[in-house]
Amino acid sequence: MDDDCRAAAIQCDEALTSVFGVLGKRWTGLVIGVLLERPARFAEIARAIPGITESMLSARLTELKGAGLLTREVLEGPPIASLYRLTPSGEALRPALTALGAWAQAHLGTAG
Amino acid sequence: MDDDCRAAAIQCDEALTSVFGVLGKRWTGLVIGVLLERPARFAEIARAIPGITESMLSARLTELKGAGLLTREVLEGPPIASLYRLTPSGEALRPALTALGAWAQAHLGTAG
DNA sequence: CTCGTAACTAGCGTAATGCAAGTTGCTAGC
DNA sequence: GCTAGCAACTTGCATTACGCTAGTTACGAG
Repeated sequence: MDDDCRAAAIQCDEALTSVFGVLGKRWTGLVIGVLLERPARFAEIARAIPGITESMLSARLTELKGAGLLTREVLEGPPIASLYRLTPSGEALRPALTALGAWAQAHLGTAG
Repeated sequence: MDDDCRAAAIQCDEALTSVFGVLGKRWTGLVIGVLLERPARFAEIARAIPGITESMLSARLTELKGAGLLTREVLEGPPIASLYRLTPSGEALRPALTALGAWAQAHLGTAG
């Protein structure tokens, strides 16, 4: 009925759908943004992101580890510690997140 | 106390924080992705995004309009219709979303 | 007047989030 | 040996966001 009598129906981009299956949840993008600066420990990430709770951070880290975007290394020192580090896949998000940050500074009144 | 005895504390990027205040909610990125293809009407957007409900779409469009990323034009034809169109700010997200899409195809098994 | 489409809005249940504590392992103080 | 404190999580409950089903207004067809 609607095959050609009107403009072709818009299709949602599959790639975007999968990206936002990950990034379209609260805190996920921020966690990756923090780890793009350098690998960090649990408490460091928590302190770097104002407002996030430990339970949310734990959940997000687990999800991102499951998605293969980061790894968790347990440092075996006397004080137990864990280090979260982006995988190459996670690192590959850097240009995209940089572009988003630049956009925010230009269009969301975040510039200094 | 911890100013220089260890690596400087990581700070969450303000720009990223504001971006994900908008994009870090379900469907928001997809709606923008659809409108990047061309301006569209309410029902077109709804059909383009499998799984979204009309109430969510309505809420997201209102938010994005409030954020200045899109405008709503009421077409005054006999059949009432509304057209949603990205503003220049919204259009400026194109390179960032393109980068995200490319990343997904390379790292999330979305490629065909 | 009934059916169908378009564009929303309203009400209610469920899943995701936010908040505060609790747990385990080691260090510091007395 | 005891309390106190940090690190890294986990658990339980309340709030919020989200998903689903209907309901509303307006127009064209039959």
